Amino acid sequence: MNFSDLSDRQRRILQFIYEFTNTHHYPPTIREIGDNVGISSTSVVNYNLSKLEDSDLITRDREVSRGLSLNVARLTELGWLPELNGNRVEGRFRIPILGKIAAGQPIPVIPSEPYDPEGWIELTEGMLNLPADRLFALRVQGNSMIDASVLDGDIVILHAQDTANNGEMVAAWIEDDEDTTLKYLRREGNMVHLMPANPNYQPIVRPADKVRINGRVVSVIRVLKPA
Amino acid sequence: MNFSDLSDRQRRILQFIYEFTNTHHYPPTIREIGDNVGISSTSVVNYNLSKLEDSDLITRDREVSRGLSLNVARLTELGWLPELNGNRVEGRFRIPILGKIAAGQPIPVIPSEPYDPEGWIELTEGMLNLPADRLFALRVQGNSMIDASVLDGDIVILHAQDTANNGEMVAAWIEDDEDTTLKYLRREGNMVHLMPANPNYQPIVRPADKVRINGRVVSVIRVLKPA
DNA sequence: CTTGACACCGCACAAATGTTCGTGTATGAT
DNA sequence: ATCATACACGAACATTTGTGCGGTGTCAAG
Repeated sequence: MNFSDLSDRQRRILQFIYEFTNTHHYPPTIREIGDNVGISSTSVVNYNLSKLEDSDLITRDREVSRGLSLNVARLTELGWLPELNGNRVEGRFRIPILGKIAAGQPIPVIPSEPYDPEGWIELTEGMLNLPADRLFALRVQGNSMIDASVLDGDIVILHAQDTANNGEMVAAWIEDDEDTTLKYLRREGNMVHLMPANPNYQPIVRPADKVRINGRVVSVIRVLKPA
Repeated sequence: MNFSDLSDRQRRILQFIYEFTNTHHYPPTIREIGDNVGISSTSVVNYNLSKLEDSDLITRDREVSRGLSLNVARLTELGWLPELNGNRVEGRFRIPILGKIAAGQPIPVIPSEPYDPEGWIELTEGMLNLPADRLFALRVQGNSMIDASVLDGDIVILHAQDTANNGEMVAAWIEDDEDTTLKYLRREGNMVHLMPANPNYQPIVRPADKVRINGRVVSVIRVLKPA
């Protein structure tokens, strides 16, 4: 069984159930599915739902209104859920770790390996109150970010944006240095001051047009393994 | 508004919606609620649901079968969800933030306010592969841990234990200094070396019997608010 | 005592919703 | 050509399910 075995309609149905459930916190009816997937007949929706149930992708409770749910475990196992939307599952969501951030390296925009098993970090909605669809993560390599109190191996969660307010921590590409770094942003006139989190280090001051913001740092996560 | 304002029935209804939804992946009907909470009349269930909606504890979609959902954010905020089910919800668990860690302060063992609205952090099982029952969290106050690359406001997740291996980061009480600190542990003979994460700072060296380990640091989490 | 708010009960009704059946259209195998 | 199978359509049907209304009992305020 593979997703390619599913008809286009069945994929759309899965997609819709997922989105609807996330929005309403209860599953859709057969008619709601039909209306949104473009199926006029309830029996056709029913037919396709039965197929999906046969493939064990959804669970149905008979004679119960809205009595269906996605089989999240199965879907995840088949690597499909991430395609759906922001990678959200029941109060959790997964953020792709797009690459590494290290001295002298730009941030890659496109993930080289979109479904790298190690390429995700899963957070709860409550931790960051932000929509997941513009979040991405980077793994810090080396100790070049230690002035931002970010260590080798840390994971930095960023919100993709190309501007930021004073006082926010950003990932910025510094043209002259050919370097991406994490710093607090401060604009003064036409200059940009990039301030380290740790006051024992020196700020970087550059003309605004020599600094490109990649995203705002919304979280730093360090997981320590037992020795 | 407080939970004590709710009637016993309303509390049971909340509880039932929660359990039912977790089990079935869709919300219960008015009649299912009535049957399980011991209310014979659908209108009485409806009446109480409206009350709960007024208190903003649930959301209802009118004329929609099973059109209700718990307002998890609100419930969490009021500290109620933990009572429901051992702090564990569908791959997530909550860790109590027992107190603050700052220069000169010991770590409090017992939370003063068990359901402090700000007193929890919710993680996913995947993030730390550890049982939740011996984990606790501390909020860092001040910049006294900056040598461990831990900043003011960071949350430190600890595994409660009174010994640790070389190379592990621990929270330790240093008797002479009357201070709790975060450092990497290294034993050499009868001496304990507490090494900062940032090599620009100095290690602390003490006799082993003057250092008490509170727990092993398993994670550091920093959440940055937009400016 | 009366009144009104509150919580509750049953029941009937209408709307929402799943199920079933008859039918049609391709496509591929026999 | 014939048959089987997968997929689709629409309409009628039966259940599920939310809503509304009349009514009951309690209790405190007027």
